[in-house]
Amino acid sequence: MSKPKQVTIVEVAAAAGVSIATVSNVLNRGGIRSSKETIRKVELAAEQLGYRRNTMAAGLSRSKTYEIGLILPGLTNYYGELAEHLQIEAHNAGYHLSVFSSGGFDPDIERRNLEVLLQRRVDGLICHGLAMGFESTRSIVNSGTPLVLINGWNWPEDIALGAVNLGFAEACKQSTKLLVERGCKALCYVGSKGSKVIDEQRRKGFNAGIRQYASDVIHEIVDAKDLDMEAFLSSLLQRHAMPVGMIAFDDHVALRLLSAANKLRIAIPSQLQIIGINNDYIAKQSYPGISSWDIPYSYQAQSAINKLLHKFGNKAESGEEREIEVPLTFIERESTKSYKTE
Amino acid sequence: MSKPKQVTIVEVAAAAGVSIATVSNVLNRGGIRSSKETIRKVELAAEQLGYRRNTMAAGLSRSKTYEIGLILPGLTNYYGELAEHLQIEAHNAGYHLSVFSSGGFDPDIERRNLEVLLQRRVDGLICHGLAMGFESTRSIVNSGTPLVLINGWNWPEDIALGAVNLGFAEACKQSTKLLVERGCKALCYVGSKGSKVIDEQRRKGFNAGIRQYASDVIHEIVDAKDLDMEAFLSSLLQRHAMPVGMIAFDDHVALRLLSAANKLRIAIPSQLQIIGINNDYIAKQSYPGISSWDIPYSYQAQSAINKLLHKFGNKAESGEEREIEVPLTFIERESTKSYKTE
DNA sequence: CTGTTAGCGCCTTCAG
DNA sequence: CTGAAGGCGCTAACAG
Repeated sequence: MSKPKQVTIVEVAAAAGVSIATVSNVLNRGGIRSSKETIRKVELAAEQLGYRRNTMAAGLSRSKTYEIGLILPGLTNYYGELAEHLQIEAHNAGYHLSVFSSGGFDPDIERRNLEVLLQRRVDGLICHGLAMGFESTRSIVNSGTPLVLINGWNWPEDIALGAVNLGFAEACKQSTKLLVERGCKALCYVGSKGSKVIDEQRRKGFNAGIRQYASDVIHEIVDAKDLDMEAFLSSLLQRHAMPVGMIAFDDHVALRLLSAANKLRIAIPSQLQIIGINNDYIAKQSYPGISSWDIPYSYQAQSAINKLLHKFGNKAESGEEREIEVPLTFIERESTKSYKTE
Repeated sequence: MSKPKQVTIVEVAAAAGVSIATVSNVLNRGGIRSSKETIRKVELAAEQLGYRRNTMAAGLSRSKTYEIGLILPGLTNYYGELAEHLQIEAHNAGYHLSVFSSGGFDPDIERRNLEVLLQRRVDGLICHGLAMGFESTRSIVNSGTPLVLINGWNWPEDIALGAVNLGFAEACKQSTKLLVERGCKALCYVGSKGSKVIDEQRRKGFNAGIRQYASDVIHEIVDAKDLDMEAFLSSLLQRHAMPVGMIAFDDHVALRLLSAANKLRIAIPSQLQIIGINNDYIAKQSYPGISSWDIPYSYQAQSAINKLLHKFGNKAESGEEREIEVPLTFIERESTKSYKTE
């Protein structure tokens, strides 16, 4: 119950009556070039002594850690889900994923996290839409550690290997189209400026959609932060012809809108229609259900990990495009579609 | 942009014109016992060469990693939040937190994760209500790595240093009392058997509450999994006198109940009252708001980390009780209280 | 104050 | 097929 010495290959070697080289070979290379008999002896000894390979020593020795660093703005909701998938993919590829949260989009914490990861000599990095600037990032990562971005648009090639981006812009664009088709007379995007780039993409898509599908429709853009949903909604419905279509930054914002609407007895979807993003648990379980864009987590995670593996030279697979655009899929629910029953 | 050699203290030493020992001393011990001048020279050289300490080498050398392993059933919602707080606390104490998800309560993945962490020679472990049995855990952790549990009740002393547990039982017990006081004529706990121990604690508290505060009140226990909320609710309200009080496993389950109730036009709280647990974003933002029990994340995280630090002999602080019970605080909202306005 | 010298535990040629 | 030996980068006595 104390933590003195763990057993090492030296002891295993002694117990098995072979050299440490042989032990190393048997235990970490499937015993290629070792007799059946030797293998058995070594494995037995290792088992009995409770040998456990020391990752640090191994890593130091071969200067390869089989560790991938991940930096996210947080660990809840979307981020947590993504982290889980990345972890699974990393594991399947024989890598360990070290997860870090920067507590929001704080450049300082980000830098600190990066530093720690690099000190650990991770083989690669996956970061979510870094808040740090190009220069700042470059000066830190130029050490040669491959970096793949998640939701990072237009990063210079000398900094990042590439990026795997969710098609937020396209989703928002299609959302405007859809809302117009559903008869909306006015459109509104409720964003979240605090989320930097990913909010930017949504705005971009929203604006593009307006231009292409609803140039004559009244529209506006507001920020969810500190927004009094009830006051906002009632004012909105007074000012515009109904139904009004809203695109929310994510399902959380959508829920706030929905709740305010319910409270004000605003009819959904006849007076107000809402589309969220993420297809969270919330979207499915709220009443009425919120139409939302589903995220292909596994695919996104795989793409990111594969980009890294490709660079490592392990798996084949082509690394083709630098920026991979991952499309979201629309899940329609009652917030935009008349109830089936009733 | 390749990943050949990183600069080492040897090179820094050469550049600064001192020995590697001095470099090591300056760079990793605040330069105690080194002249101002030497310190400056070394720091300068290190800076210019872009030196970055190799964690593995350092860890290997002093057989201390300053790394703490964390194993959770997942990374979303409560778990993600907890992970973030633990990470912050760990960092403040100078430790790195390695987060792992076992994808639910899967004993096999858990074991694998534990194994990886031990191979990394983490200084300590924090695990959430392990799904593995005592024996299984003991055989893996007996290596001497201190283990602290989160929501782990009655674990043998020779396996775990202690535990930091949320007061789910008490919360559920108090919930029954409260619902009775609010006039509920029947009570129901909607649990989630898949969540093992934490569901168990809730049941225990619910039953205790029934015995003590509502022995004469009709009550039942059901499982949220695969439950048709609408059918269940309407049947429930037909069978029992209203209002019926419900205690949900967590706010997610509470939201499902609430949505079903809204759909069936069941009046809240006059016909149905709901209490959730976790005080998620959902509870605050749904309509009507869901009364819920708030979790003191920071406190919980601090307690867990402190237990470990205490064992490490770093910080003073007393390690007094083995099992710390962290009380939840009730946040009342409209799901149990008549609306203020209207 | 600063330099020398052993390791830490494992991997990896290179001989036998 | 197996053993011997030299690192990997850093730390920690122990001398100067």
